[in-house]
Amino acid sequence: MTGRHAPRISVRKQPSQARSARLVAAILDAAVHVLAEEGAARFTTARVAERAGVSIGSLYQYFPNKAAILFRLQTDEWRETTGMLRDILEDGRHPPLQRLRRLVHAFIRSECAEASVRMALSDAAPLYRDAPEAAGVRQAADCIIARFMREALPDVPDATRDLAGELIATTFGAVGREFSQTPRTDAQITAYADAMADMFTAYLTRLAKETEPRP
Amino acid sequence: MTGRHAPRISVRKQPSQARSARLVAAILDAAVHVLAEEGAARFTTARVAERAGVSIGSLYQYFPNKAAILFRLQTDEWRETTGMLRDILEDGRHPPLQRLRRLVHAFIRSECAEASVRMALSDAAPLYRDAPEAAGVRQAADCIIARFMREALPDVPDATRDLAGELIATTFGAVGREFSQTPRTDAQITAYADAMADMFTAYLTRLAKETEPRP
DNA sequence: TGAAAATACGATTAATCCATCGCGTTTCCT
DNA sequence: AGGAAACGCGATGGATTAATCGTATTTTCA
Repeated sequence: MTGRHAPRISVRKQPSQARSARLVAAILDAAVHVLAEEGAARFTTARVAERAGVSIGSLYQYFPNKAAILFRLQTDEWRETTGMLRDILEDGRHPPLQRLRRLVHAFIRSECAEASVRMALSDAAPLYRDAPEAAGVRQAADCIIARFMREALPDVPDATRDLAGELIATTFGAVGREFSQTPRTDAQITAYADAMADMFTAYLTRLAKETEPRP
Repeated sequence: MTGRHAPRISVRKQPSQARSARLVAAILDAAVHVLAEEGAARFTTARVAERAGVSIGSLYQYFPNKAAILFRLQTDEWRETTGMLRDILEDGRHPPLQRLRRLVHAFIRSECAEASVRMALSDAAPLYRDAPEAAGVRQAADCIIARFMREALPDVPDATRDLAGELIATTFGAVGREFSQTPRTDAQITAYADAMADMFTAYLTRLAKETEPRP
């Protein structure tokens, strides 16, 4: 799981006919279900194929190995999250801190909504995280966050602001994952997201004030 | 890895003679090295036994299964961390927020010091985290943090304070783990820890102010 | 000292799983 | 139609691994 060998995770073949596109979709769908219902340890190519109603041979025509399936799921999820990030953080109708609060709520909520899949997917992370393709996946998200930070803290020095951005981004991901590991009620989720947003707000507000004291 | 079966992880036999105590120590030591050098995926009972210079049969006399070894390592580490938590947070010579800052630095630093072991151990978490014994491990730490929060925020309502405590504790662990996944220089570690402490400080200060506005 | 208890050993078993390969079937295109 | 390409199949090979069990060795203690 250390990925000492940096497995190649490219697509083996592009589905060109309609039936093979359906087949790939069925595999991905089955993969999600197997992860959610059986966990990362019992996530096997054979089980995925069976759940998808597809032969194991067909599975390997479109995915070079097991890790590729997991990587694909993770990538799709990241794309979705990045979309949410952009939609909320770049919505000019609200002030920055209010957007950040909305984002925290939306993110925590989505994280908890499919908790079992996410947990299994992160359990399986060692299988796909060292793939060479994995490096650039978070690029887009980092970029959006950096832009947001520049808007929210225009007068703060770059170094400080970048560090704050990294801290907030990391906190998002890591805490969200951790939090969703235990089942929560809707009220708990809301309260927790509010607390997290409060923390970010207090932090960013103070950074802004320290840089630009009232004249 | 979902632990559907909640494996029993108690000790199979207590080493009573000196040689068996040495044997157990050798196994634990070897386990750390195997984790650090080979990663969680290549962490096998056979490899651990070989590295320890002990037969596989002997290993199984003192550990009922592979997970038990990992659980033991995790438990030992938690005990250590809890000690650090107590030492720093209950040191009455400094004001609360200063203690918290010191703790953040110490924790991040220790997390980065043995990054490879910690990472491998958390990769292997699915194997031991569902053990029935795992539930109470964090108990002591939670208790210390709760006491600290009462001291730092004496006038804040319980619900708010508890939530803040949980948030900070979770942020600690999750962000520390995430941060240590990529190698860092000493300067980076210090800067990051400072930023994290700043965030906590801003948050707690604001909570205190909101509750007790100047009369 | 000598027997019983504790300890140490490692070949072996049983299970699991990833991935391939050769062959049959369907679709496409002219 | 009919050949070619794409697709689909699943038995099977090859490899790994967790854990056991019968036996040999060492320690204890009466």
